[in-house]
Amino acid sequence: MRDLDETDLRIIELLAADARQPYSDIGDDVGLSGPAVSDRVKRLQDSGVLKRFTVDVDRSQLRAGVPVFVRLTVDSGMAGLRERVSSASAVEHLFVTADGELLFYGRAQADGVRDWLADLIGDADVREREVSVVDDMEWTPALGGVEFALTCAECGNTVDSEGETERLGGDVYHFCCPSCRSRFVERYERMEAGAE
Amino acid sequence: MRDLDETDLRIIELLAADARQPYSDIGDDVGLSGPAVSDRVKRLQDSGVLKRFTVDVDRSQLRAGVPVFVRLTVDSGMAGLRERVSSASAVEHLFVTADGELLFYGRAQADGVRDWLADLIGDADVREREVSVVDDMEWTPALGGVEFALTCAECGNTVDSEGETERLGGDVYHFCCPSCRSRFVERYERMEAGAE
DNA sequence: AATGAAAGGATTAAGCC
DNA sequence: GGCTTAATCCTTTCATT
Repeated sequence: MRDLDETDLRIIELLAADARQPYSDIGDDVGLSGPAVSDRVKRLQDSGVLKRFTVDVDRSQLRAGVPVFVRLTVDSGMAGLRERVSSASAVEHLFVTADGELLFYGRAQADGVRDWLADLIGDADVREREVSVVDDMEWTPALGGVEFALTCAECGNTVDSEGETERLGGDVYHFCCPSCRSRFVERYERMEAGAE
Repeated sequence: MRDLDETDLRIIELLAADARQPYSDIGDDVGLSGPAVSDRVKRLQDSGVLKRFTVDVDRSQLRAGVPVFVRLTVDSGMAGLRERVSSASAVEHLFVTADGELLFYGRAQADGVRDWLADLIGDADVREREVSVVDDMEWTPALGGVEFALTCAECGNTVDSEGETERLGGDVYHFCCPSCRSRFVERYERMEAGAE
């Protein structure tokens, strides 16, 4: 894997702010030509860092219903439940925790929250459920500044092309060396076993 | 406000899937010319339905740390806390509930979760806190099919240009008639007063 | 990674329904 | 008012260095 450098990160930042701006404008900002930016974007897409070009929609103007945050404690049937919730078009953000909770944000018809939830839960074994009305919501594609870099998940040092990679719980982590990797994996597994 | 029609919704859907595709391709799909699509996109942006063109980044490849979901029950100081959390670059999703909880998803250094949280909380009065490791996360810009329409938040009927609009908790709702509007507002306020 | 030529989109303006 | 077509301008892509 080729290293990501500051220029790549700046390009991502600019695309996050406006994904449809010309590559030549981005080039002006980072001191590259348009084609050079295009090449980098292609590489970023191939490596999976850039997942997709998309659009941020103010759904409150489009879909009926009250915005709610739902928390379910799931004893069994998580896989199917996750799929049902994920494919529900009223659900926009979804999180699965290591200790078996399914959290999601979506919009429910004001007079049908109970039925809506019952449909989603289906035959999954849900021990606890909690629904809150959401006042305010924010998703931030804008990337921060200085903390944003390809760093070792264990020690924070920069990861270069000699680095290692580990997939844990669906995410990819990078490490600068094998010892950082094994230390991190151990700690992660401990955290997962007995979450705070 | 001009009505949104099926074509607008389809355009949004296509842009959500690939925001950088040519307008003429979108036009082929919806049966319009490129310039017509361009016009509609401009209108959608002006009306605020399309908030921005952006990029979905796999941050797991970029930032160190364990993905965590944090839940804070806040007695006072929510406004400042919300701002601090929102501007933290490691925080990507944030929700504020009507009953004074602040929920967010971000990435913490594995060995510094406590300090990271303490910094974010600052002088806010937080009664309870809970941190969970996140196994799986999904954000869905893809819009569903049939449920996706400009509908009355109360009765589900289509809202036309005669419709009314109400802003509640930072979101905009649409109604087909004044009576739906007042019924919805009442129910919303009840939900907010005593959330489930 | 830059350059320059060729191809392909976007935007504008004029005209139609 | 919203659409289309045609012309212009700009962006992207590709071959070359």
